[in-house]
Amino acid sequence: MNKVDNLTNITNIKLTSARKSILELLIKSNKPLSYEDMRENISMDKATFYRNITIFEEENIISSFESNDKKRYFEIKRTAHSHFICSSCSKIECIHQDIEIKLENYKIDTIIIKGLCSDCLKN
Amino acid sequence: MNKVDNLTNITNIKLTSARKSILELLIKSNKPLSYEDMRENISMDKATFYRNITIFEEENIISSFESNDKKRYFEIKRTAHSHFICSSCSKIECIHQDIEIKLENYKIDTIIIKGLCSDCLKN
DNA sequence: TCCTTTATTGCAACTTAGTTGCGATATTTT
DNA sequence: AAAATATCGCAACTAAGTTGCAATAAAGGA
Repeated sequence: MNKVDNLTNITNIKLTSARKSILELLIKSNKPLSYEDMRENISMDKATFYRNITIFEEENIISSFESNDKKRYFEIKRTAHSHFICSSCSKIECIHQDIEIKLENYKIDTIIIKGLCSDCLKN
Repeated sequence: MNKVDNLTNITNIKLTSARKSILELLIKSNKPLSYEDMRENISMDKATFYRNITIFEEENIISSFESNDKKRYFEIKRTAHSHFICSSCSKIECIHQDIEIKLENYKIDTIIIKGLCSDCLKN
């Protein structure tokens, strides 16, 4: 499991306390988080949050995607994996499963699967 | 290729001229369209547009997904297929290729692949 | 046909995730 | 310690999508 401080080694950005608190939350989490998910636990303006998120993405420390609920979800870049988004309850799950897709001359970064999760399928 | 008028047979909604113009555009297109893509060619308020879009989705005539640019894209439900979204130029392409994913107790509706398209990969 | 009921529409005001300008504060450089 | 630079908070803004409401259109019945 990565530690926040180790990130200073692999990047050239300053690790302010604001940035540290964002990264700590993302590292602890086992699923992608939105700004709303994190706002209570990070004491900073949303402008600061999004500006730092932009920097993290430029530095390839995090990745993001848009979900069903029109929000962006962020996560630390670790091992590559896919995401499942439930169209009913909007829950997001990480899918660690190899998916084979051949697309000539395309670079695939991430795969998002949408549908109904097991909970919603029951009802 | 479906014709708009045929849709009266398979659904129980009234086919007003507003609805007709939305469906005609979607049927003609070979890729998903956003409201912005369509606004010039449909003469209706955006409230009317989105209300009809909601009805179409309830009636299972169209499907939609959110793209990189924070907009929703709509398309007529025909044969199932996946979508590729370029994270650089935001271009959307339909991928007609069988993708095998096994998820027990999950219902998979659609798969979105994100990455770099061939055009953006060159630069 | 006229009257009543119901569905659809346009307008304007609103909601909300995310962005931007700018001045204030903190950090680094000299 | 002063000057240059990076980061921050605040407030105002942007834009996709939503909602309330009144106006119009369409459907159904007597």
